Amino acid sequence: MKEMKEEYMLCPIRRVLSEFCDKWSLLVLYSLYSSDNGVMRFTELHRFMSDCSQKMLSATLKKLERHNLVARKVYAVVPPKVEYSLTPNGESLMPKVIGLVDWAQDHFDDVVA
Amino acid sequence: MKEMKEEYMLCPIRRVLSEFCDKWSLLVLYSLYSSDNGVMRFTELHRFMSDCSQKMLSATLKKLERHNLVARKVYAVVPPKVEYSLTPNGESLMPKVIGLVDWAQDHFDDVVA
DNA sequence: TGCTATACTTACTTTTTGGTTAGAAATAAT
DNA sequence: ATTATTTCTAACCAAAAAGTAAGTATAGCA
Repeated sequence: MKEMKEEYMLCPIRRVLSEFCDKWSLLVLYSLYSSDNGVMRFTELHRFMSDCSQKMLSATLKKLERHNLVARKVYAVVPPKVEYSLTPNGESLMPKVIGLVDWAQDHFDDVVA
Repeated sequence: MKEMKEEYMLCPIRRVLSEFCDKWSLLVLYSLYSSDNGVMRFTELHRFMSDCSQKMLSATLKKLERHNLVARKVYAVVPPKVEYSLTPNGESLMPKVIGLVDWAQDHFDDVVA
């Protein structure tokens, strides 16, 4: 059928995928990607994905930042202002994510039926 | 930036993605995809992804079957013989999965660093 | 007689994930 | 003086996911 690339699905790949195959990461990435200027503040994100708790949004953003998919810019003002955006690394992932999202949209009936 | 397709990430998409964005589904799909003839038996799959318990492999296969991504063919013999393969629906998903897998391989250092 | 093979299931326990609520900290506006 | 704003964190608890170990069924083989 297709050639076997066994090493593909050994640990390294799974380790990478596990960093954003969770409940909220893809939604964060997609939100940033589709925002007007590519930048969103915490509360703005939270309004956009309001069924995510602050705790989980915060944790998800931290994880994405730790793995170099999202950048965090803090302004020394009161009240606090923090801006989130995609890193170049995150940007490079987005076409793949969009591929999945488009597929999911096209195949909703096949999968959920 | 990019045009906003808000409806994308509302429930339907997430519902579809959640069916295979879990710990084992992508690995099952990829295993079937990259097998010699597109068909694998239970124990064969289990050998291929041996850090997955039988319980989880069984549950994952059931879920994928329920969502029309994997087909299951039972032979009425003893000892039992069951063959798993991708459905056309599952096949259509694979280019997207491969996209992710390739990205993960290329960006391992960026993400895991 | 007992062992092997296959494809699971069941019961039980542990680990991980995620939700809820409250609150901190500092300033500006009322 | 009080309230609003923003970006979180901490403590606590519930639910979901996943691991472990054992068992089931049937036929063929030694």
